[in-house]
Amino acid sequence: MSWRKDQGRAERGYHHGNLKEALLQAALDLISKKGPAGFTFADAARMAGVSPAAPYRHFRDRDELIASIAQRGFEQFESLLTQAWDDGRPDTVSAFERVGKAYLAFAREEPAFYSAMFESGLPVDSNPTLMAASERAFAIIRAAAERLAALAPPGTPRPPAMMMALHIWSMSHGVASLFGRGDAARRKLPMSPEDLLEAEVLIYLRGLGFLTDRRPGTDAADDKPAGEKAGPWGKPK
Amino acid sequence: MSWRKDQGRAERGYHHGNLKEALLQAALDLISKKGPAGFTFADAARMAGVSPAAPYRHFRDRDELIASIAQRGFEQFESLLTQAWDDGRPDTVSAFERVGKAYLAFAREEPAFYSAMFESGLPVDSNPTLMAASERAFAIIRAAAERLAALAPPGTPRPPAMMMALHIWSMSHGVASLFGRGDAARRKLPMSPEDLLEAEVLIYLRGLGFLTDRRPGTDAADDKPAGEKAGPWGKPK
DNA sequence: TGTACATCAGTGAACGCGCGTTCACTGATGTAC
DNA sequence: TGTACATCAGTGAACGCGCGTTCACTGATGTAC
Repeated sequence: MSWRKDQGRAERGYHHGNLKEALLQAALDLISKKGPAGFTFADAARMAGVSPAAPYRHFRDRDELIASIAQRGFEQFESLLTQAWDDGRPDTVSAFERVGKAYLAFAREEPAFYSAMFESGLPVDSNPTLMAASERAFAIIRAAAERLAALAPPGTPRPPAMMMALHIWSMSHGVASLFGRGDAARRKLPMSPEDLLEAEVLIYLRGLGFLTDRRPGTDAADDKPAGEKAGPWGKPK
Repeated sequence: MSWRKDQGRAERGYHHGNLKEALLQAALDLISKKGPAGFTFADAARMAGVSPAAPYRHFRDRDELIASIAQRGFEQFESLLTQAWDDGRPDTVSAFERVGKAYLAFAREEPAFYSAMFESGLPVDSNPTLMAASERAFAIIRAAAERLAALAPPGTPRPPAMMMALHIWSMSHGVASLFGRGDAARRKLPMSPEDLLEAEVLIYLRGLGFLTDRRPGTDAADDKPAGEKAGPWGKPK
């Protein structure tokens, strides 16, 4: 690994060279260990092997660093969701499910980003840049919902995409923050969070009239044998 | 109001008389203002008009106080849910919806309790008393789900009640913690959190096959005129 | 290619602050006789 | 009813700590000529 981290002063010389990045990394480490509240500016500096005054060259204060992390989090989140959605390929429903799984994966694999974004208590609404990034991420879910809504069978009332998107978001967030977190506050569960969410979304979609007995158009993309797909809550015993 | 609070030393004498209670009250105030992380032991003491050493007569440390609050929170939560469920009267479906609303009402009206319970980061699993209280509250939702599952139309596979309960819980928590909080971190929404959750639950229940076009057995309990109930997502325009 | 100089990104010491926690103490309360 | 005494619930001063932030500073880097 050639990427330099945790290097002491001695081998580094006077200038760090990449302090801003190192501080963000350190903050992520700390947040994932101790939560957004447990993270301190001084700790981050120490971790980067730099004096406590050095961070002020790169961030106005602690809050700006956290906002910076949330910002990046939303960007990564957006790109992950975009990738998962893949413009609805190979079919809308299975792509939609993939988005739900990507949501959970992000919450689990990037707990620090996730809590900076959703649990740090920083008022997203009052920071325009952050707000925009947050909305771009949500827009993916919304766009997916839009495409899904267009699929409504004739005769069925077409549900508002905005509402669908908010529903999916709250389901995902609920499962993620109760059961899918990386830290100690996670609650135990008799099944995987992924399965729980998948079943939840499938039942929901069926409630909207998008699925009847089987999932239309999904089979080609699904790698499980057909026999195992009796219903949204797993194999029958 | 005869209940004495915020009284200074002068009018109180040497003994407080009700310090434990006063500290819990103060902590609730502080948590609802600044989040569970922002609350300090010293602050609570100050608020109760008492020296910083006094709290140690009643709580081993800060964490014990927070756990104490979470404990009470779960108890109040349980009693609220029990009341809302009302043993499934007048009918299972409408009672079930009432539980969802009660969930949101609790999160909104008792943000301090709610965040001590779900967002303070304290590991519920490792505190048996707390764990038990938490499970008693969840048991209400589970019992309600059980009754609902028993309603499954003949021919429909009967969904596992545990899973249903977890789904309902995560929906409620998702909506509550994204949109229904009392503090500044709440996100803006084009509709009320209550309506959002109600629609979500209804669509979900329909997905399970419990509702077809209209909600069976609900009309008697519902106070809205029948004409407004075209679908789970509100009045048609 | 060399040199003077501006700019930049760090240092390290210091500050004031509020925290959690401890300690010996003291005033109030309750109880045995 | 009075009194001695144990117990309880507070006090207030002190501690060590780590925090965020500021300051004048200095070493390294880049650039104009």
